[in-house]
Amino acid sequence: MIPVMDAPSAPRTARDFARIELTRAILTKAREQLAEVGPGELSVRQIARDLGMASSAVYRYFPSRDHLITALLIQCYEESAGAVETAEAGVPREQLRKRWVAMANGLRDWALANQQEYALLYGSPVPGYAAPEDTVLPAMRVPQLFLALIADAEELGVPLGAPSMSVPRKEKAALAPIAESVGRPIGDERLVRAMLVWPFLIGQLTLELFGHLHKGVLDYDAHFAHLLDRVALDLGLT
Amino acid sequence: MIPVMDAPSAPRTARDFARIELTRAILTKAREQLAEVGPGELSVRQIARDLGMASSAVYRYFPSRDHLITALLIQCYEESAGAVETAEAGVPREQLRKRWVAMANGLRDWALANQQEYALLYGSPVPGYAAPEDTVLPAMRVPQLFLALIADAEELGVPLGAPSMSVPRKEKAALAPIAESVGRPIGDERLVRAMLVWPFLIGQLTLELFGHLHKGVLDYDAHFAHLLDRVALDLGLT
DNA sequence: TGTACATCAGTGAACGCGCGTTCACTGATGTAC
DNA sequence: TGTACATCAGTGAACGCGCGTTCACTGATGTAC
Repeated sequence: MIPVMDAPSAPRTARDFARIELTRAILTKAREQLAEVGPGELSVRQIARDLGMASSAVYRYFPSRDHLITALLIQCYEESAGAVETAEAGVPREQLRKRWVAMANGLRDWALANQQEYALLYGSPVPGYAAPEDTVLPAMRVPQLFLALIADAEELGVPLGAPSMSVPRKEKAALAPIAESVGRPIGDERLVRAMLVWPFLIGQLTLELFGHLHKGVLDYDAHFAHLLDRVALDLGLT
Repeated sequence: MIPVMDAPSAPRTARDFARIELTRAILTKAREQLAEVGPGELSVRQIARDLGMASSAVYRYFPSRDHLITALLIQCYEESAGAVETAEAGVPREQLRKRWVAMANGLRDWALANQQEYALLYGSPVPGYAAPEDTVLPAMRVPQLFLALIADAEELGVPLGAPSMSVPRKEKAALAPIAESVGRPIGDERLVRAMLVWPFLIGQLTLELFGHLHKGVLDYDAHFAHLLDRVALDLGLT
């Protein structure tokens, strides 16, 4: 399905090798372009121009612009998840608060360093583009990492900090796929708390990156750091 | 600065009248187009075509496409704020929880009914467009309404539900402009809580509207309703 | 190892479409005397 | 009230640019005998 993966897994001939190299080169140039122009303005012709090849040649590697965008989407989802993983790798599993702060900052740092890529993932849908199923799994990786952190808190027996209330049947049913995706038992209340954290993170990054805190918040770093402390408190992470 | 307001406040001649009418007609058609194509695809030529006039004629009313987008931005900010106000108008001021739920649902309902407009306001920035200062005040209206609600809770002496922690000096300083914008005294802790609510709301709507809850959450309405209850609890709204 | 054929990469022109903005011009509306 | 002039709305052509995708073709690489 994904063009990148059409190539044989191991290059046997010079052609196979060149194909893999050029596919990578096209994707790389596409990423470079993304840093300047935004997902909707991605241009197959411009990429070809930058690589010094005919625009039609690109179609030997990606059957359409949409396939290119799909490849970029997947790459960015993976990359951001990698950034979060790297960030948490430096912290022992049981130091929940530190891990949370590291992970959230990992995501934010990646977003700040890759603003158009963030917009591609979490901003407005690209006009005329419908994401295929291939992107679903990669898209889940980052939220799954945060879910895992919260599930770890449950395993370690850490109580939630925020006030509790019962979770209605309807809501339990609505969250069934997510509850299952965690892969281990997690309490309803804690799961719902996790479902508050994810929109908070995306909302905060969206507001910051898209300029909505402009002239309202004077120190983005300090503010983000303090909000993380608050959320940690609510989640009972210490 | 805003073209719409260049017209004399009261139409004195047939020309003035026609100018006001056509300016409105252009904006209306732009809004209609926005429902179909997304902010980046807004086309001056298409608007002119729809109105049966030469594309160059539009420039008598809006000096550039950017001015048109600015007018749309302002209109949408005002409209969404109006939706929130209308929603809370039906609830007595002291019924804080009900007001909160009504306001949040008011915003969500507007967003669901005006998805491209939501993307214009809170999605990726429009490529090549830089929002002028004119948009800053209208952009503050919706968050200000939620701030006012939370300030009301303080006035009514309602305690916060979530666990408390001290607000560092740095963070106080960072939030100074917002604290001042409330127009009445508000405690630091409560202000910070408010600063958690806004990203949560935008994040939740962004995730829902841009398809990130697809196949994860099965009942968007029930889920949103429950999250609102949680946030109300944290804010101490009853 | 050498030849004949098949496969594939890459080219360059073309199709058919879009866009924002400018400009010289016409004809209608408004204004001052 | 009527005329002369100024103002402005709207036109249609043009400028200069962009895009995704297709297609017939060439020449190089790979494969089977």
